[in-house]
Amino acid sequence: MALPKVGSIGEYIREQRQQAKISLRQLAAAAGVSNPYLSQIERGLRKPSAEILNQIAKGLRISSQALYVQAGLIEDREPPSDVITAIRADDALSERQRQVLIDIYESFRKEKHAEDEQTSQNARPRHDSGSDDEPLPEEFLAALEPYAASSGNGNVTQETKEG
Amino acid sequence: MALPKVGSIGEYIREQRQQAKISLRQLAAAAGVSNPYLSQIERGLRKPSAEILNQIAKGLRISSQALYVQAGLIEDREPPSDVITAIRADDALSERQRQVLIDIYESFRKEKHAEDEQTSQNARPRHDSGSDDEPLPEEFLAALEPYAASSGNGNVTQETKEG
DNA sequence: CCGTCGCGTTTGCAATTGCAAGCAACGCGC
DNA sequence: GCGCGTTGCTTGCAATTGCAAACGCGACGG
Repeated sequence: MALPKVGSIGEYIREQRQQAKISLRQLAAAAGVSNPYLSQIERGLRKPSAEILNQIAKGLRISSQALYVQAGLIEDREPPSDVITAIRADDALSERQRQVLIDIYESFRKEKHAEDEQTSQNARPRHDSGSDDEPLPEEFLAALEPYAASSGNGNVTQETKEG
Repeated sequence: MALPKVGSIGEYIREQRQQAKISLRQLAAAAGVSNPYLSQIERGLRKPSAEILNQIAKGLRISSQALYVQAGLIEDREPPSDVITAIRADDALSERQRQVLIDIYESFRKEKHAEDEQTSQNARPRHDSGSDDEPLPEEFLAALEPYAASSGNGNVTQETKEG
């Protein structure tokens, strides 16, 4: 029992922290926890309590729910997908862009729903790319072309090395 | 520190348990925790960890989120004002899909920013339903319905769904 | 009346969380 | 080379979680 299976949560936190480009101590301070403890949490040596988890989420400026999901603590099918709401509320987007994003999002959901019924939860936060602000690959833009005009169904999956 | 304000969470659990007409021990067994501990939790003498909280939620057959909200661990009105945050929080997407969506979103923002750099109206409309007339097809509106309603209401809807 | 069952509660105790203090390693200026 | 600040990690230690065992209470049956 000394080794909790909360590895993924720690990895996720570290990932988010590094993505935010803040040091361990900075996040620890922002979250109101001690630096060593955060270190241990990130490496899966400690199983943070709900309170700590919440603080970290706040410090990371990410959704608490995302963290709980990662921790496997919220698993119910209650879809927290306010993605659409967020998209609609974002006035940094044009109408067209909004529709496209929503359309893509919908298609993704269908895709995933249809595709995977077995891989319920793949803990693979292996950030192979995106750690930094990498410029958007053109493949994505290319994939967007069909969407920019019509809101059909269509597949945006860029060719990746997925099996 | 010694006296957490978790009174509400305990009360809430007890409420739900009694509403479900099950004994403390039954819920304890269903949740996989000990009876005395559950007793202490219900009376606010103990501050259950996220795991325990989750187990109890499962045992009660209620939403884990409702419990976290009661525990003050999730802000009920967690504003998904950020599209990226919402995407990250969406469990219905795969990691890859998330990354793609985020990238697309980023590209959109850059696009728009480049296009009308001067007409940058940085307003923060609270997404007031009504004024915003979006010519979205009904299919989108239909898809939006369940989400459009979920907007900051500090009320914990205790779903009285029969088991 | 007495034993038994279930209810929620209280009492010690092992295991764990979470932290203050201190450590080695890296980079920077002199 | 030597200080200085930063990064992350390791080490003891107090406080807390979470539990097994045991308690008082009320109800049912012999």
